[in-house]
Amino acid sequence: MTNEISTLLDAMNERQAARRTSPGTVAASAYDRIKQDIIFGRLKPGLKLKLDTVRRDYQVSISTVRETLGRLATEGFVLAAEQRGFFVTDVSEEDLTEVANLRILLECSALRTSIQNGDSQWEANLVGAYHLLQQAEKQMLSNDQSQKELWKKSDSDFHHALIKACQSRNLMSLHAILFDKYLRYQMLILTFRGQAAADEHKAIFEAALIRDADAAARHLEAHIKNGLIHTLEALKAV
Amino acid sequence: MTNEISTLLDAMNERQAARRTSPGTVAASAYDRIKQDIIFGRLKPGLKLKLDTVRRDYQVSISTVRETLGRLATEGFVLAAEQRGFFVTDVSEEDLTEVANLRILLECSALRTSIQNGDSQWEANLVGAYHLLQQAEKQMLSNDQSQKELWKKSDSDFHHALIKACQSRNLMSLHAILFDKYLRYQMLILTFRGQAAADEHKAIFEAALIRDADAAARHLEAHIKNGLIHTLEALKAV
DNA sequence: AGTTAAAAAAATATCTGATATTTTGGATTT
DNA sequence: AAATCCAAAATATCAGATATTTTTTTAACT
Repeated sequence: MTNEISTLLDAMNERQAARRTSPGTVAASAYDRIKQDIIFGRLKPGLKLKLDTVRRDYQVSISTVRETLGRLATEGFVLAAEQRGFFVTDVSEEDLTEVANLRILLECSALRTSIQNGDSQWEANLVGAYHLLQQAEKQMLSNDQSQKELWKKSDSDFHHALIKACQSRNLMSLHAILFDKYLRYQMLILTFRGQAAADEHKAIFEAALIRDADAAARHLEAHIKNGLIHTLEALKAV
Repeated sequence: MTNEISTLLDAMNERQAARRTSPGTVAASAYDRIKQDIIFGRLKPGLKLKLDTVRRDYQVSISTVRETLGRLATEGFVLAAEQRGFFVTDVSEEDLTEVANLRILLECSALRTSIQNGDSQWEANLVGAYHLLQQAEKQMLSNDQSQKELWKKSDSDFHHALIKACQSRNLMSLHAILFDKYLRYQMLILTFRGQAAADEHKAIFEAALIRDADAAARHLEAHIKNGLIHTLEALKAV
């Protein structure tokens, strides 16, 4: 085999490798991986994201790195400082408070609409999501905290299922970003709120099922507020 | 002068030209220009944005085009269809309704906080913004509709001034995007709501100044709802 | 004539390498 | 200790090459 061809094959394998983690384009995969690394704290707040370093670490070209970081900057996970490069967005108590309050505003409103409009398909999906959440919570409570990412995924899925029938794509996509930002803070502090959070989830779930929008929204607001207090507390210690 | 040098100078001039419209990087300028062109309807909904065409029209490289369109896609002004390129986001009655409802939700909440927290600097800024808005409205009402962009700018500034003291950067930046999306629909229909809108602005302004949060929020909600009805009506005709 | 299949053309996604500017980090000097 | 200046590093941008995909055109068949 000539040198040229083996080089070419290497390039193809690398591309395949970059694509492996998630389907779609190389850029989409890099986007997912970097975003997850920020959310789960593997890329620390404030860290400078040098183009060349990122290129090496994620095995993509500079152009793709720029495209990806620019996109993450628009969503707020990365800070793009003109002429000075990219940084992982900093965390602060103020920012966390803002995000939590926005979540309350958007998620409670969406929940009300969802409860009003949700059909039996919505219900079924919600029941399923709650079931998985319960299992994950049980596991976490029994001190098997090995699968934190899985637990957080089920939490995210549950909240998403609650508002799925709100009939506003715009609201859903804003909420998804907010949820991820909030999630990042939770991952940062590494502590589990335990039974209290599980109880709150139960209350929200049951109120949603009997279509009591006021109660559901009330429980949801309390849930987020309690989470905020807990996270703020733990954040100070960090 | 040798050929190489003159070519080089040409390139520099072009770069300068691209930068002229707004300060900052070439990419930032391209972003601004394309976004304005979408909002003001010079790039029609659904239009395919071929990379090469955009590159020619805005005098930037393909990489920069991709970076820019990707960012606009994240904000929702452009649709990025994997492997099939970029398109100007379509308009629809559902989308407009969603955007208007989100504006009500976010802007009314922000207005309440703003009224609660605003200091005299906030008041002063608001008075100034309202003054400019009044002038622009007077001009529009007297059938001198030559400066539509200016009028819209003063409208935007006024709404921005209202919520400036809400103490949430996150909320403000989400609101800014929503406002631009809403603005796009208004530009699309090309009709002016006139005295009614001016009256509503006045009511919001006065309620805000006397710190009557409930009244201000009520007027603001009515203002957006009326605008929505008017815009939906006109949109059907398009 | 209308549908399907194959071939050609166009467009996207990605990478490499080059250049011009800016920013940054030291060294030197005051 | 502060200010200044220079070299090295990093960013911003562009052009051109290649591989894949999508779209369009042409050809073939029923």
